[in-house]
Amino acid sequence: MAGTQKVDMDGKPRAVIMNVAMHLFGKQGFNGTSMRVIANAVGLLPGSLYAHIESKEALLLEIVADGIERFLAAVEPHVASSGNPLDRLRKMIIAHVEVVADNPERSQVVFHQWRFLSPEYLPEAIERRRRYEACFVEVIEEGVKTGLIRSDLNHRIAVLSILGAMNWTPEWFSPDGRLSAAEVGDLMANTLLGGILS
Amino acid sequence: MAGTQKVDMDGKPRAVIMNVAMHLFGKQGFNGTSMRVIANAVGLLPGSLYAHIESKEALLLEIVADGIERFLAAVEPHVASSGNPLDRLRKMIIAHVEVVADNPERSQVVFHQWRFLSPEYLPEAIERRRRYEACFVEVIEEGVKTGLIRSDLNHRIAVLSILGAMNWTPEWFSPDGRLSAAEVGDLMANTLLGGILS
DNA sequence: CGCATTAACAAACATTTGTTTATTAGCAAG
DNA sequence: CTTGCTAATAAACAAATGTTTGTTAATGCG
Repeated sequence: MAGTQKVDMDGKPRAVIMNVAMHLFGKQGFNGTSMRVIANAVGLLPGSLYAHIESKEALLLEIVADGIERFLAAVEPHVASSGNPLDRLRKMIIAHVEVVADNPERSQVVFHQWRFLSPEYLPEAIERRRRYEACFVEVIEEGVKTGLIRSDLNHRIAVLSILGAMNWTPEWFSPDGRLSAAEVGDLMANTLLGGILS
Repeated sequence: MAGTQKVDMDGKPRAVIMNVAMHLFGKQGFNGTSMRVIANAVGLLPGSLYAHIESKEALLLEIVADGIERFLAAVEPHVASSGNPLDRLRKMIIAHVEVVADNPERSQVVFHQWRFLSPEYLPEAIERRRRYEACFVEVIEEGVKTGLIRSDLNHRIAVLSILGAMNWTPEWFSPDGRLSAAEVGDLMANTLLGGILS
């Protein structure tokens, strides 16, 4: 009786479908997830999905767009806020990890499955990703100008290292673990900002 | 006439097929790459591939196994070598980036497509990944014991941050860029080991 | 040449893919 | 009760999937 369990359809069924698709896309990938397994997980027949959604790609598009928006919404407020750049950067890292931890599967879709958007929607997704990176570049450069951050290192490499470390978190973070998302984010900030040297 | 160009079949055709599949798997994903597009890229008809390979999954298995082995071969020598842990860790980071840069697509397969191995081969792949992580854990813990590395930070988080930063490199590294792989690795080591504080 | 071997082809295979259609059950409002 | 609407079903669609088959062209060796 595996995989035959229904999902409570309280609330708009479109949201239920989106949610199920999000988890499956995150775990099996977009191309590794058929409409039939989505339907089965929701508790519907394949064709019935199309009463609520337009297409498989529309699902992906909405998940990706909404997902990126959540990261931006969590991080952008700290970019231009008051306080010194270092504290702000720490807050951004924590915020990022919190968004990841809130839903690792969604994060995986945002980080990896956006490639499978059709050329029509790709540029917008890429632009939003660029905007996200720009947030970190901006704060780091401000930190360099104010003398809080080393000026002898390659900023681009530093930003990409930080982003990489953060984007890897859905790969290992467990909501059942000992550390909360905020704690993990704080510890990551310790490593990334202060380094590991004693 | 797009996609009809043949590939020079010098050398064993199996290696050519593997190489083509590796690049496509890395860019489009395992499930996003059909045997037909592989065949077309190689310059063969779909069925002809099976004179040289056993199955699509056999391709993936070999690419993943061989790929992980390259990372291990590059990094493991530094784990138990002489020299202080910090220098060794730096060398490991550089070695890792060099393997990524040598073939970013292969790295993407190693990092992301191993999920699509069948349950039969999954455990071995996971075990090899674990072994790889263990290399970094070992050196870092030695660094802590010898007092070279801060003991006030979470080692696991530190290792995962470093691994995350490194595993993100295939996402942005370009062989045509200004920096060589070794230079990028060195700069990343600066950031990850020393932090960004001034 | 004659013969075995190799590797390619052309064609088909059974399934699975995303999606559409025609139809039916459930239910609220007049 | 009847009407109208929503959302599900059952069934089918064309296309694409990984793979197998029977056959043919090319190659090396006695």
